[in-house]
Amino acid sequence: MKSVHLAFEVLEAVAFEPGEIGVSELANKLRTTKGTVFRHLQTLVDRGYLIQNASTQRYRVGARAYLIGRAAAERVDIIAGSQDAMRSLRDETGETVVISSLSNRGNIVMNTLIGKSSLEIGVRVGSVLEPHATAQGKAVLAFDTQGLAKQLRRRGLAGLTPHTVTDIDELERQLEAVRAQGYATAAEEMLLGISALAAPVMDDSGKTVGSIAIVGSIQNIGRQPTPEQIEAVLRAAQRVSWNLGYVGHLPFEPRGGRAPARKAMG
Amino acid sequence: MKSVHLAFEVLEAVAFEPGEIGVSELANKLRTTKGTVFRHLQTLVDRGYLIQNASTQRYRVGARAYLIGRAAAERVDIIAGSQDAMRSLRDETGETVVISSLSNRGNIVMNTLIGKSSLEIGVRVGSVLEPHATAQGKAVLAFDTQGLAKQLRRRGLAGLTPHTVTDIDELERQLEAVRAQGYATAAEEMLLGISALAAPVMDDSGKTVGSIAIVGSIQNIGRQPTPEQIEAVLRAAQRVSWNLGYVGHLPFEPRGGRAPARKAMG
DNA sequence: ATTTTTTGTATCATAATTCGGAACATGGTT
DNA sequence: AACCATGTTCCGAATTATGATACAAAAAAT
Repeated sequence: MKSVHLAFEVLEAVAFEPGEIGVSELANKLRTTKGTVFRHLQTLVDRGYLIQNASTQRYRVGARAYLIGRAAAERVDIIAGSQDAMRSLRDETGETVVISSLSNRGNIVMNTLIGKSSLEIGVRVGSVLEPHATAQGKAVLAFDTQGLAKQLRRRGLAGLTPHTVTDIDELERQLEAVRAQGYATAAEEMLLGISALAAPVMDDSGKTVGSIAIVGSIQNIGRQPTPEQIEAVLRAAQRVSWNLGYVGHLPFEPRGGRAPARKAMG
Repeated sequence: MKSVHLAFEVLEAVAFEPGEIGVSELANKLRTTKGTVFRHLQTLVDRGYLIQNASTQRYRVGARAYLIGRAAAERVDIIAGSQDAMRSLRDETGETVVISSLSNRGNIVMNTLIGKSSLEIGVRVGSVLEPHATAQGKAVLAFDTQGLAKQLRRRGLAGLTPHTVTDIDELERQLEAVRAQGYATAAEEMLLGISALAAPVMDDSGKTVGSIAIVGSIQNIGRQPTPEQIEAVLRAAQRVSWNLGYVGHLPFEPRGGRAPARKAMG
C-alpha cells in the first residue's frame, strides 16, 4: 500500500515538525518528488489533518489530527487506564512518572506527569526507550515473551554513558533479577545524573504491554531505590494492569507475602 | 488520491467507534469490499495506528494515533492557546467551557472543561456545532468574512427546538446584534433546558477561527446572561485571540486592557 | 534592477498500483 | 452435521499514483 504509507509519512513528518514545513523541504526529507508530496499534502489538507498557512504557503498539522488523537486517548487502554495511578504515584514519590507502551515500533513514551522537584525532569512523549539502557526497557524485556531479548544479541548494546550495560550476559543476569523482584532500575545508564525505576504492565491476556516508571535525579532515586519507592511503583503497575483486565498478581506481591528484595548489599 | 482517502475513512471509522469493529462491518459501512478494507486495516496496523485484538480479530485504534494527536495538541494554536483561559473562565463562571474551531468541516468542538455544577453538562469533543442553533455558531457566523452566512440561505435553518431561529432574516438581525455586542447567546435553541454564551476567537490575521463559550442550564445562563458572565467570556475570548497573535482588540472593549506586544508562539 | 535560484503548483504519459470479486479457512450457531 | 458469518488470500483488469517536465512567482544574489 505504497501511497497510503507515503501519505502517513507526510502526515507524521509535518506533525512532528516544530513549526511549519514546505513542499520542497519535505520532498527531499522523504526522498520523493515535489509533485508527489504536493499531492499528498493537498489530500491531507482536504481531510483537515494539515492546514496550509495562507501567507507562507507552508504546512502544519491541523485540527483533525488532534481529534483522532483524542478519540484514541479514550480507547488506548494503557493511557485511559493509567490516569489515576500516575497521579497517585507522582504524589507518593514526588518524582516524574512515565508511561510507556510496547508497540511494533519499540517501547514508546506515551504519557508523563512531571514531578514536584523544582528542577523539572521530563521525557518527551513519543520518544523511543532504549531496551537495554532504561529501567522501562528492562522491565519490559524481562517479562516479554516474544523474544525481544534475542533481537538485542544481533544488534548489540550501545554504550550511552559509562554506566550503560553493554555486555549481553550481564544484561541477562539483570533481567533475571528483574523477574525475581518485579521491577527494574537504571541509574545513569542513559544520561548521567538521571535514574529510573520501572515495573511492567500486563494486559488481560497476561502479555507485557508497557511499563510505568518514576524518573528523577540520581540523588532522589538511588542506585538501590528505597522500599517506599519500589512499593509505590509496584502498586501503580498492579493498578494499571488490573485496569487493563489483568487477573491475578504481577510476579511480585506488593502487600503481604514475600517482601520485595531488600538485601543488605555491601 | 483514492486509496489515501479510503485509508483515512477506515482510520476514522475505527477511531470513532466505541469499542472494536470487524472487517465485514466496516466494509459495508464504507460501501466497499472486505478485501479492500482488510488491506487498509493491515497497513494501518503496520503503522501502529490501529491494533488488532488477537482473540477477537477485531480492530481498534492504536497508540500512534494518540501520539499524532498529542503532537497536534501542541501545534494547533487554538488548543494550545486556550488552556489557561479555559480554566479561568470555568473558575469565574462555574460553567462548562467549550472551545470550538472553524474548519472546512464546520465549527467543531475541540476541547471542553466540565463545570462545577453537580449535574454535569458536557459537549462531545469532535461534534459539529449547528451554525444557526448554537451560540458558538452565531458568534462565528457574525464575524466570518468568507460568506458562511450566505451558505445558510441555501440550506435553510432546521428547527431543533421551539426556540431555534428558523427565519433567516431574524438570524441576520441577531448576527447584527452579535457584531455590536461582541458575543452571542442561544437559550434552548439546540436542546431544551440548555443555554450558551459564546464569543469569537480571532487569529493573527484577524480572521475568525473559532469560539470560546460557556454552556449550562438555562437556570444558570439566562436568556439574558449576567454582565459578569458576559464580561468573563469576552475576556477569555480576548486572551485566546491574543495568544493566537491577534493584535488589537476584539469588537468590544472588555475593561480597557491593552494588547500585549506581538510575540511569535512556539 | 536584473539575473539566478528556489519555491509552490499544474500537466501528462507511463507503469505500477490498488481494486474487487471469488475462493479459502475458521469459528460459532442452529 | 450443515450452515452462516467472519477474517484472510489470490489474481487479473484498469484505474490511479507517480515523477519528469514545465510554469509562475517569490527570494536571494548579483
